[in-house]
Order: sequence, then C-alpha cells, then structure tokens
Amino acid sequence: MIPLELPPDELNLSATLDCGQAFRWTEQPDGSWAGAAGNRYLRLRREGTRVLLSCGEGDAAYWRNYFDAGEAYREKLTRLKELHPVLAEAAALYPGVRILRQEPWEALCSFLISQNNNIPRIKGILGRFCRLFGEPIPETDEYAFPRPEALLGKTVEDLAPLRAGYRAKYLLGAAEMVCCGGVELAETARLPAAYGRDELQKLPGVGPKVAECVLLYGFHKTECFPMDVWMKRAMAALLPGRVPADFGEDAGLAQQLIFHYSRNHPELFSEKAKSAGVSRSDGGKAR
DNA sequence: AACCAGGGTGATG
DNA sequence: CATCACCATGGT
Repeated sequence: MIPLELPPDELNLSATLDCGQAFRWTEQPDGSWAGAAGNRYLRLRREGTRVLLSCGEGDAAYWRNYFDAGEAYREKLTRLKELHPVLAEAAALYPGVRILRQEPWEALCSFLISQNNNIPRIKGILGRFCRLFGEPIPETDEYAFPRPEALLGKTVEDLAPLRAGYRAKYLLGAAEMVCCGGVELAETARLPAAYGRDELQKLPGVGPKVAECVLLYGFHKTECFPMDVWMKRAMAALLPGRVPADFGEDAGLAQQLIFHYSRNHPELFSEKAKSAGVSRSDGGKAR
C-alpha cells in the first residue's frame, strides 16, 4: 500500500477517473477504483485525507506522476476562481478534479476513438483493443495498452472485433506514422503546444479537437483547451465572449471544470438555450 | 425510425 | 472561409 497525501479537495477520484479524460477506470461495488494505464494495473481507494494505492514501491513513482501529485491544485483553483464566477462555482462544486498525466500514444488512440462517439462505447472499444493487442498484466485480468508496433502489418479486418467502425483505420494510420515516420511525438513532448497542434493534425482522424485533447491529456500541455460540442454550448451559454487564452496556463483545468459542470447541468442547455446560444455568431454579446 | 455520441474529411458555395 | 453529407456502431 502506497499512501498519497491528497485530501478530497486535491483529488476527487470519481471526478478525475470518470470524467472523459481516461477510459480504463471503473468504480468497484465497494467504492474503490480499479483500472490500468500503460502496462500497469492499479486498485486504489480513498481513506480520509489519503488515497491508498495497491501497488509495489516500484510502481509508486509512476502513479504519483500519473496523478500529477507534485502539483497543488488547490492553488490552481484559487487562481481560476478569480477569472469568472462560473469557474468559481464549478471549482466549488468539483474540487479535486485533476489533469492526469497519461502516456502520449495511449491518449492519442483514446481520442481517435472518441470522435463522434459516446463514453461508454469508447471504454468498450479501448477495452477490446487492449485485450486483443496488449500483453496480459501478470496476476491481473487486465491487459497493457498496445504499443504502436503491435499494429504494424495489421489490417482493418484484424481490427474488426473492436467494432470501432471507421475509426479502425485511424489507429492503423497513427501506428504507421508514429513508428515509421511522419509524426514526431518526441518533438511534440519537447516543444510548445503550437508545434504539437500542427504535428498531430498530420495524422488521419486528428483534427483540432482531438489534437487538443492529446496535447492536454497525453503531453500535459496544461494551457490546451479542447472544444467539443458540450464546451461550445457551455461557453456560449455561461461564458459568452471568453476564449481559451483568457484562462491562462491552466486553461485545461478550467476546461475540465466547465465540461464537468455542463454535463452535470444539462438543463442549462434546453432546446431554446441551444438555438439561442450556439448558432449566434456574436458570441452572445448582443442584446 | 430517426437522432445522437468529448469530430474529421472531402466536396461544394 | 462556412456549410454539409457521410462516416460505423450502439443506445435511446
């Protein structure tokens, strides 16, 4: 057992592990969580001001980094609350949302699958992807996330059991370019986000939104701000006129808070609000 | 039976 | 540069 000293307002397990940034975690009947990242399996649970990790010392550093344990999110929230009342409300409702430090290739595949898809099915496809092409994780029923090399030479027919639909060819294309040239993930990690936006969008199936997700969740470029349909609705309805740059170096965390808030308040986006908000080109500033 | 789901692509004005 | 059908699949 590895204890992490992270009180609930520094790490909210459900809000972080089941909020659409990672897709391999499930809450257990007893309230604990189980899941995998990369080639590691983990069970964890909250106990008071600590989170207890069921793993050996050898994996402790990996998971500390994964949960971004070196960062004080309380201070980040304090800064974000100053920026807008809606952020203050969301931060008060959902303290402990963190930006996980996932591996770039895993994040890339995850958000390739995410396009025009829903979260339960994304989880299903990624689970089958790991089971089919990943190595078993010893002493567990889980499988490691497949390395891109595992896809070289595969065909869309080989990926048919995933039932990923037209997205299967995106996985194959990404593996090919990551392994054999065409896109530089190492440079993307080293250089500013602007480089990565261009670089990642060379990949088939990667547009602005997927690139932004991969940069934020896979490369921890914290100023990135993915704009999906929910975020567009939320911005128009709740923060009209604001743009991602307004949120600064932790825009990604602001995005996560707004996303969480809007998914938990669907009534804010009734049919009337939708048509009044999204389609308006003035950003909601008009009278 | 249509419509939607953390969009992207390619073809048209 | 804005819009639009289409893309596979599964759930309402």
